[in-house]
Amino acid sequence: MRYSYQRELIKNIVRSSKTHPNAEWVFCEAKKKVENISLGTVYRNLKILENTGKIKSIHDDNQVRYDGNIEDHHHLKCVECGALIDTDIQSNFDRKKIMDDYDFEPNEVKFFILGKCKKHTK
Amino acid sequence: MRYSYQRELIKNIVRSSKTHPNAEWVFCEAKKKVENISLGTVYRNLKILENTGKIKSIHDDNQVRYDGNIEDHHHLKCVECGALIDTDIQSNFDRKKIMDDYDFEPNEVKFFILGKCKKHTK
DNA sequence: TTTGTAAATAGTAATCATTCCTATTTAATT
DNA sequence: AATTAAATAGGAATGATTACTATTTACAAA
Repeated sequence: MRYSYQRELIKNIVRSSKTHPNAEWVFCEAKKKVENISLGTVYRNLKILENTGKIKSIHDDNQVRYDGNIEDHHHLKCVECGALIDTDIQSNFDRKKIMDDYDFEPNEVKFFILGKCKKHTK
Repeated sequence: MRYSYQRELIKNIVRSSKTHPNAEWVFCEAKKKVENISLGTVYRNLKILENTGKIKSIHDDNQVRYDGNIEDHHHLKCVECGALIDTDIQSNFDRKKIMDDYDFEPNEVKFFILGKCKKHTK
C-alpha cells in the first residue's frame, strides 16, 4: 500500500475521536488540514482502513459510523441523543445450541443496548 | 385509521413472508395484486404498520427489512448470503452493572449473530 | 536526479434507498 | 347522493454512498 497523507490524516482523526463519527464529520475535520480533500477520498480511505483492520465500522440505523477502538467491544446507544458509548460488556452465546438448533455456524455477535445516557435520565 | 386495501395487502405480504423482505420486495409482491401501486405507498404503510405494532423492522447494514413476527426475538445472519434466521435465543445483561459502570439506563438489547447458514457450511 | 509508472486524489456525476409533494381517488360520514 | 378528509399514484427531491476520470503524486529504476 502506497503512503498517502490523506489516509494517515483520516486514520488519526478516527483514532483520536471518541464520538464514533460518520464520514461527513471526518470529512469536515480533514478539511481543516487539507482544505480541498474530496469526500470520495474520505469514503474510500475509511473503507480501506476498515478492511485493513486499522479502524472499525458500526452500522447505526442507516448510517455507518467509525470507531478508532479496534478492540472487540460493544456499545450502549442513547435513544434520546444517539450517543454511542463504548463498553466492555461481554457477549456469551451457546455455540453448540445454535449449531444444533439452527444448523448455523456462529462466528461473531454484534449487539448494542438501547437506553438513556446520563444526560437524559432525571 | 381509515381502511386501505393497499395497507392490508402490505401487512399480509410481510406477515406471510419468512425472508425478512425489504421495501422493494414487498413492492414487487404487492404489484401482483395492485398493478399500479406506488412505491411511496409501500414505504408509508410499512412505517405505519411498524408504528402501530403490526410488523417490526430490522436495520440490516444499510437497508431496512421487515418482519411479520412481532414476538420479541433476535436473528442469525449469514455472512455469505445475507439470510436472516429467526431465533428464540435470549439476551441477558446485568442492568445494575450498566447503570453503575456507565451511568446509563438500559432498556432493550438488539443483537444478531453473524455466521454461516447451512447452505454455506460444508 | 530525472524519468516512468501505477496508485491515489479532487471534483463531479451517478446510484440507491427513502422521503416528500401534489393532484386525484376513495372510505366513510351526513 | 353529497361532503370531506385520508390515502393513493406518480414523480421529484434528498441524503448517504459509490463510480468515473483527468490530474497529481509516491516511489522505484535508470
